[in-house]
Amino acid sequence: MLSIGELSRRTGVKIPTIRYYEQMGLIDAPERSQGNQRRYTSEGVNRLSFIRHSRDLGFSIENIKGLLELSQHPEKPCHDAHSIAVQHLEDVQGRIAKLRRLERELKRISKCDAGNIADCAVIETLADHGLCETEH
Amino acid sequence: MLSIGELSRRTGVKIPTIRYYEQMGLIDAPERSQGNQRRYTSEGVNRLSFIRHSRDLGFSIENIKGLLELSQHPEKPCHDAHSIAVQHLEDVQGRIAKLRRLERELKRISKCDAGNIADCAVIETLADHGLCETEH
DNA sequence: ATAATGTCTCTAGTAACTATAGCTTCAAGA
DNA sequence: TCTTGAAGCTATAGTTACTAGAGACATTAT
Repeated sequence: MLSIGELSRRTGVKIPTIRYYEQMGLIDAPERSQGNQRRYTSEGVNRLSFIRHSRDLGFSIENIKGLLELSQHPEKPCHDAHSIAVQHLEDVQGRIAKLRRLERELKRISKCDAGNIADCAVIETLADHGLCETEH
Repeated sequence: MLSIGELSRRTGVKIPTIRYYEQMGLIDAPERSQGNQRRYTSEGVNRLSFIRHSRDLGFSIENIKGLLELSQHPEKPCHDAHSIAVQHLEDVQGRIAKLRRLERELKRISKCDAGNIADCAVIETLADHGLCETEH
């Protein structure tokens, strides 16, 4: 049986975050010690690792709830799990495209070596959208 | 003199967001009509465009406050504006790198065509971090 | 036994908005 | 001039995914 601190160390999820996940219904309320402290099993470690990993990949808590539910029913078709993943992939690709446009513009404006604000490309570019190289 | 709705249309910033920016001190409280409605000038359009553009580029409201303050003092050296932009550029590049690793993994796991959850790569991958191709 | 560390609950705060309710004002047509 | 419908007002609360703090209690090591 692991304390919450031990669980935190093993999964890399911070203690308040573990309690938060419990509150949100992502993980079951665990057994308690005589002194009312949470005590986890290795099952708890697995489930929390799953959550941690999914969060790292950017899935929302709602998505993770769905994925966890699916993983609980190995007999079901995995169509839903895929549609969550594919949808997320599209979202990620969109974000990458947006960030790369942004990167190009930031690179451009941060090259400025003017002595004062009056002719500083950073301020100028931000003030006048028309100067942008790309749409956003 | 523009109403808040007109300002919203011209800048692409939603009405509640404009009021929020006023509350946050990003824009000055404008004049009011006799009936207490906000009335903006073209100066207001410029300032809000600057903010909109900066937000699109991902600057935080705190950063924008700094940038706005700098833009108000054209005689100052623009070193600070650059350091904000450069720092932001680094952040953006970090996010891109992370998202691309994520994209690779999502592509991989969403290719799965298993019939049921038991051998579905999405669930399997999420459950076992060790299966990942990349670190995250 | 005692000290140090860990854990408990509860509340409130974070960023950057968004939504709702219930009211008032404005502009245009009859 | 009256009316009606769109637009605007304030204030409050909700969103996401946590994070921080206070003050009390539990566990562990010496």
